[in-house]
Amino acid sequence: MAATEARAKPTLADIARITGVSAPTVSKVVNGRHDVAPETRAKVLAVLEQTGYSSPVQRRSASPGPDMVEVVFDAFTSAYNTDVLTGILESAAVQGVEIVLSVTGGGQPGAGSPERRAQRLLDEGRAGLIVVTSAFSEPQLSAFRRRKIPVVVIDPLNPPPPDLVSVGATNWAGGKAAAEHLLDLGHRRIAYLGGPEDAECNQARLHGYLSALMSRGVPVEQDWIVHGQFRTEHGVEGLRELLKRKERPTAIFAASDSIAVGVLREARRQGVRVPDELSLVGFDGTAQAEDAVPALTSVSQPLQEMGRAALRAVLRQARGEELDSHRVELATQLVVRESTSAPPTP
Amino acid sequence: MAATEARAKPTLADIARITGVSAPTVSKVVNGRHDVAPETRAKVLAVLEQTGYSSPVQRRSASPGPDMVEVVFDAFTSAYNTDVLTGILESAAVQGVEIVLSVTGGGQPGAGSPERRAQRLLDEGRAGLIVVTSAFSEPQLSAFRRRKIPVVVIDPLNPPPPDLVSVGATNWAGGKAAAEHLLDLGHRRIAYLGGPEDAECNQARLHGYLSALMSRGVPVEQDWIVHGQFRTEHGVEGLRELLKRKERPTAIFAASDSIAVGVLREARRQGVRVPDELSLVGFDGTAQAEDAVPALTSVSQPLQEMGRAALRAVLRQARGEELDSHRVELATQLVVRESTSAPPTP
DNA sequence: CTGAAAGCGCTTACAG
DNA sequence: CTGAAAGCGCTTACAG
Repeated sequence: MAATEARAKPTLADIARITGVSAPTVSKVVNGRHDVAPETRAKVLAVLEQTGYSSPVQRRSASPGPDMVEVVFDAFTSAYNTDVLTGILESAAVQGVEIVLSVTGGGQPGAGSPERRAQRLLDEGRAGLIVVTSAFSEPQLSAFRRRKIPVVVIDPLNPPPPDLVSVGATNWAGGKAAAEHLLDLGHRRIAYLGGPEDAECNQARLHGYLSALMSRGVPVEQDWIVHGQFRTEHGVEGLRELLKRKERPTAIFAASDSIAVGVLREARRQGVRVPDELSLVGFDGTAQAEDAVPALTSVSQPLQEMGRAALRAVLRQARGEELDSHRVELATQLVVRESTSAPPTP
Repeated sequence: MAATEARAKPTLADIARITGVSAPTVSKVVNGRHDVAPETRAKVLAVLEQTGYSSPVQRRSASPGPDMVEVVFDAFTSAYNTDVLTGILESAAVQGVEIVLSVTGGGQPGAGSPERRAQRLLDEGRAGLIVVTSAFSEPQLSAFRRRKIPVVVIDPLNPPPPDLVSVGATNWAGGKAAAEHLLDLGHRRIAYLGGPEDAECNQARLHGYLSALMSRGVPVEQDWIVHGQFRTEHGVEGLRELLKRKERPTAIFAASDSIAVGVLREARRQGVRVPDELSLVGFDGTAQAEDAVPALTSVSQPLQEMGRAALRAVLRQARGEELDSHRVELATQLVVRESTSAPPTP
């Protein structure tokens, strides 16, 4: 009982008493001076660790205000990012958490080496980090891990280590649903206009599509699988590519709405009628899908909910609570609009 | 000479000596206790001010890291906001400034009274504030002013006090250009589907439109001027309204692309062909205008540049530099696409 | 209201 | 390397 009585934050003098050394010695250890015997240092450090002592300097940099979570985007301008961020902001307002935004532009977040960047986040009192559709390096992640800065990724662009906490949607099921919808309409020549080849979410969508084709006994044509970026330009160029194939597909499954919008744009330019001559399914279910002409059939992801889930997972970790799972996967849903119909009868 | 010799930061004891009171008394003033005579308090405050003393608490909250600027949106999800924010983030990355995001949802930023909200920003070391298409109250602004927190507004939704620093576009000229384009095509029955009636930018666009009509001797029809929010739904409802008028307009100038997209959506539903039966001009020049079908003729604003300019203006003020002007106005440009043509010949 | 005194948490300078 | 002593910047409790 007596041992757990005094729960006030420990002072330097407390540490000295517990360790059995003088206050000045503890002070030296805390401030990283070198004139301390290794064993003494070790003993003091152990007690420091165990009591959770923090020095005035540490207390100063430990954010006095509300929690701050940093959200890192690869590039910012997209309907997808806007939706995810909206969810994060909504949840942040409720939780009294502040959101700091940064954009990597394809590089690493922040300046300097991974260690320095991570230290910067720690110094500035970030409670954690949400990384959205970005690539990141293993050294970067381990720098965060070493400092116990919680990180949650949403649809990373490179394969994440298995122990990393991530939030996503049922991409495999979504890809399968998209392809099955096209198969149900009678299509047999279905192209896949994908995202970055390495990206987990792209792989899952691709394999959902492959699975649907295979289970219906429809042969897979490697020529009709094209990877690229989640961008409108990739849709434009992708359609151009596909129209050059000796056998043209009658339907395209695009791995994002932005890609699909590019396909629509190029189809209009080339006079290819959607859906009469070409059916098209997108992925994401952003406002882009609804506003497109013809309105896009698309696999809708709960992007705002994904943002909220990511923030929850970061805060849970920051508070030292257990996570139910290292991977949160929210349901996708196929929304049929005007861009899909039966294939033309030749 | 001797007077300016010791430039070390003043201690509480220094303040006490200079003011001629005891250290405890200064301590009380610094910590906002009430048991101090008003005159004593005033004397101490004067010296505090003049020496630039900062208490441990202040020193703790005076951000040790990079500058942070808070960006406040009314509501977040829109192509307009995405573009403005992209500009701000770009500039922030270059300047080494961090961006904290908050959304008011139509209310005031932060929690509590204006004074408490402003104090929160100060405590958390914000270098300044950018307020984007939000409404704000005079008490709120004066709370910022009193604490010398620089504020820059972009297209506020209520009339801003004249001394507030603001960034915008040449809305009047843009409105005039839009109306003149329609007049040049031969339209005489031109409706204005506006934004919030009070908003400065809406007023300027409206009066640019009015000016163009008047200078061509085209009578202004009050029935054809409808205000509302900068939202797609307003475009949908606005077109429904306008189609009920005994005399229908042959052209609509929508005060934002989002409104114009709503008009397009409703026109398609009602079978009104754009531009054959109805010409349409939008405002903003976001990706929405380009992706619409038909592609929208729109008055383009340099939204990213506006974001960059706003951040520059905040940082200038934060550094105590002089601003060239309290109002930065960037050029708009009419971009003609597919949604405008000559009126139908009856 | 004011301030002398005591005290807190920490650091520094230095004798051993 | 260690720690007793002095000291710094500040706050608290309380006598007047």
